[in-house]
Amino acid sequence: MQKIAENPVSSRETLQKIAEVFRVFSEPTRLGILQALRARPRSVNELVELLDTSQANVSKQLRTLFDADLLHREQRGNQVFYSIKEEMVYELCRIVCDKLNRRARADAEVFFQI
Amino acid sequence: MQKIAENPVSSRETLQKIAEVFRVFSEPTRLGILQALRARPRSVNELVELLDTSQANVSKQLRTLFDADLLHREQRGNQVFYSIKEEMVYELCRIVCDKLNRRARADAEVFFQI
DNA sequence: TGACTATATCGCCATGCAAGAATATTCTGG
DNA sequence: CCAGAATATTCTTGCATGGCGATATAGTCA
Repeated sequence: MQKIAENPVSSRETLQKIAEVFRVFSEPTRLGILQALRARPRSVNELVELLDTSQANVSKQLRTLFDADLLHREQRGNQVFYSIKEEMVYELCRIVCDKLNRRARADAEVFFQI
Repeated sequence: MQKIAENPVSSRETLQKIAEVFRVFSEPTRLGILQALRARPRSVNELVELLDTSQANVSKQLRTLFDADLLHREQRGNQVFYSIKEEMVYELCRIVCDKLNRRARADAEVFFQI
């Protein structure tokens, strides 16, 4: 009878692919872009104004997000509008924020000895 | 009448905190540890055997995960057992895997012209 | 075509971090 | 206390990447 390996760990390549998705989210500027796009599609310049960083950097981070298949890209005239392609973006961020809020509340309870 | 800023972007510090959580997940070794712990708590040595990396590296990644408040730590004799503290770990990974699978399927459909 | 605007890319620097080797620490049994 | 096992830490190296300035590319309008 064949022994069934119990819960083997995924291959390095699979783990790497998953890790790469998370890596895209692991940067404040990119998270700011995603948040700014929640309201509506925005041009690169709009994002530059909202995010307090250089246009070059916004373009670069947009490319990272786009390559990760998280954004749509639409050219209108000489402007380019980006928008969210994957709604799961917000699901991920919501889960993390919930966790941070829970942790902050727990910390507060300890601190104030509630 | 005061103008309401529409969907302002969070402060850099807030975005940074969220980004740090994602960064913890952005590394194959750490994801492998989380996956290995899904079955049950495991000692450091068990994890070393499952993950094909050095003991020093496993300890280091465990510390990162522990500091991120994702793991429990329990000492038994001279062994230390780690286990998952936050079930949201699996929710996050499931969402990302779903996305990767959907993308892979979409790629296949294009490739094979289904 | 030429000027202007919007976006993308390139080269560079500084920082952060994964990983290994060596060592330190902690615990157990004798 | 000592030896050995299990785990943690320190130090170093190499690489990836965020950010900026400068520049290139693309699109619009006169």
